[in-house]
Amino acid sequence: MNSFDKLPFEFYNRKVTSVAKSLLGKTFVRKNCNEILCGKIVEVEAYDGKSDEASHSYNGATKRNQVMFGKAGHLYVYFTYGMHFCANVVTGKENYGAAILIRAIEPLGGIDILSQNRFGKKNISGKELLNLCSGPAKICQAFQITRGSNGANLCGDDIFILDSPSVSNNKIISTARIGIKKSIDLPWRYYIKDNPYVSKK
DNA sequence: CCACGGATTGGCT
DNA sequence: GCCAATCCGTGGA
Repeated sequence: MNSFDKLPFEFYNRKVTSVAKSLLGKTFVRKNCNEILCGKIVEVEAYDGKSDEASHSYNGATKRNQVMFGKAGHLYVYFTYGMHFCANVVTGKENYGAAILIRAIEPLGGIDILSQNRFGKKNISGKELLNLCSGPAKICQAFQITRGSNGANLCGDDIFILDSPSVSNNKIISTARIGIKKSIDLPWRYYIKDNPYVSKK
């Protein structure tokens, strides 16, 4: 696999924590209305189908979470807190129910449009740039990912992830996940050390 | 800097 | 009816 090729199905069809760590540094891309929006994935969280009470899939498939039980390499988008969307990458075997929440992205391309979507203006300050995609719902707002993207195939042409140089293990920080109340002991949040675009130290 | 609470829909018990 | 894999503004130290 060459750098900057689209990540194939086999990349996603592995254990969720392995995929989560190897997603760091990869390039998330959205093609939309002839515009290309992209950025580097700098923070993720793994949610496992088994023995992870915090996972949406823990209690089995429902109408809402069915994409998590589908094939790996698809996007699971959910709506929460009455106003936010969050995007996840489905991993592992079909019917298993694992996914990775994309928590932070370092903006690289289409920054004017990302800014317009998030802040309603093109010219933003350095502080606003750091705040552009530093959170799962911020990413969805900037990249305009809503329920219409739920179930999107990441091996397709709309939303996909490009292979990019891997992040070495000594640059990957592992911590407890954020904003959950169950299984808070699992250290399945991963982010790139010293990257200023992560949501929280 | 930190802590807290409000916004606001929909999924599931 | 309860409360959520969040974000933002406010108010105090």
